[in-house]
Amino acid sequence: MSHPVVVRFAPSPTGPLHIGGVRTCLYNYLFARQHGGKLLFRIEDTDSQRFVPGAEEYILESFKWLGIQFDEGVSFGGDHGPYRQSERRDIYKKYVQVLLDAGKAYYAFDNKAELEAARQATPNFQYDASTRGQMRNSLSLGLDKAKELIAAGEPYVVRFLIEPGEDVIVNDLIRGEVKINSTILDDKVLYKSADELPTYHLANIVDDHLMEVTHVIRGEEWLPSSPLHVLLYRAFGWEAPQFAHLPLLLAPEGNGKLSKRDGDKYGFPVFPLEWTIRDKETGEATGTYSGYREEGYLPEAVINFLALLGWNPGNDQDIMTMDEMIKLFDLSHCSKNGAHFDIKRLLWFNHHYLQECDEKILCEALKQQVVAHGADPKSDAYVETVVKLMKERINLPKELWEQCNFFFAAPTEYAEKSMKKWWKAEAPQYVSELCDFMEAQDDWNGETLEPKVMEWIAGKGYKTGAVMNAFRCTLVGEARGPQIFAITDLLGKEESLRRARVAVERLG
RNA sequence: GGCGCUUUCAUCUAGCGGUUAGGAUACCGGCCUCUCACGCCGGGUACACGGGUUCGAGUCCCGUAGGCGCUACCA
Repeated sequence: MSHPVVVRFAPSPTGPLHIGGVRTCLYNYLFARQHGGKLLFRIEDTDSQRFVPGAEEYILESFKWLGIQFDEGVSFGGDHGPYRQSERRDIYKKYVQVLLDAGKAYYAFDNKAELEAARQATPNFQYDASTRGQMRNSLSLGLDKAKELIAAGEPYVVRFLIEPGEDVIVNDLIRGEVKINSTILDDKVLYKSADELPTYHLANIVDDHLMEVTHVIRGEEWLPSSPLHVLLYRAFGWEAPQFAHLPLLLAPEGNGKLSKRDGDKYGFPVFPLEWTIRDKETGEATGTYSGYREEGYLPEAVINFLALLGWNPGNDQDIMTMDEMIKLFDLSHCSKNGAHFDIKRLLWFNHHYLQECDEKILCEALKQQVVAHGADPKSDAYVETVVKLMKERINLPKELWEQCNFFFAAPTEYAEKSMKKWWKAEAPQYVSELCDFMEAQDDWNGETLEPKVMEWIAGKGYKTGAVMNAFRCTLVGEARGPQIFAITDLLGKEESLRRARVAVERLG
């Protein structure tokens, strides 16, 4: 390849960016960086009907959060602009005319009702060589008549003239040769006079050519239309880019690609950021889709997880930085089959990255949760100590409170299961005696207190587990939590002993 | 229905003619231990099916079945 690598991510702004789109863009990014090439960002808003305000900003913000940078495109600038297709009308018009003049496209006037009627009349109706003669177009009507109609203001579309009977070969970097016969292709609409905009297919080919895109890395849903794209490049006399069609992201169980509904169904986000759903007419907020960012997932975890959903580095490594992925990425190591989304695995990645992330993130999260539960966070230092002690047992920051609540509020109830196991008949006695012993100690410090307590337990002939766990239950409310003297250190002498004595009184 | 892609543990996957079919997550068990978690160690579970080709097939070919996608004046 003598040309510098240029790839692009080209979403249409019809709503929040799907997590599958994130992965597609990630692969484009990794590929571009590895080859020292460019990644461009184009907005494919050729469907004026489906435009959703805020979607473009949302997409940009998502990638900013994820750490994926573009080199050129909408909001980034560059020499091939504009990068929003709705601003390129004149360009498409010109190229549609080129096809028309070359006899490779034609005008068609069939309206919605007529097309519908044709579909009703003929099973598996397709607008192609076998049917176009019966339809209202410049081929059946004659060019003069067509021009007349256009001059009279009749709405029209431009269709691509497809010659039947040819095996069109698409060379896919992931799948190898894919062969589709042109007979099964229909004369795709390339342009509609109603909004003076092209459809995806035309705009896509024109833009990729003009923007000097060398590799088209996109979702598998485009594979069936890639022969059409090959034919379009040929009609223009342009060299087609290399194609790579990525497998789809599937729902966790069984069938279908991952959809926004699956988010509600399985209880995890399918969008990078939270999105407010608005009524199309009134703009009124009617609900939200949850986002990975707001749910407390770290971008590194999301990226790492997504990268491995359909690609593998060729070794056994699974924790990777972006730089490592850039080094190792390889389209030939992309799998061909769809990947079921496994949130448990993402959770594991998140746990991993949470251990090495800036603790301030967790401190802030915990502080908010403490306040939200009407408790006192005490001090930043206190919160930080708790976080250091507890972070290894969470997958998401929001689990902090349930793990750490006893550091901020005395137990109000005692878990039945723990009580059954550890609050035996002798428990009140153990705890009372332990309290008396600890009360008498001047130095309330885990490091010095622990050996003294252990010695005391041994001297009494008690079982360590029986005493310590009974004591733990009085402090925590159940048998869980970090090392017990770490808890008494933080709680302090007064509060620790108070909890113990309250429990003895309440539990008897 | 038509066309295309696809098929290795529950899930993500390694494998590119000869392997005890490997790793990760999840699950189970053990160790550590005052509990929980982390960590460490161990365990079970997979080549969709049927034909070929070959001395030999998870690996190549052909069928069948399943899964997915596309089949718009959407992308």
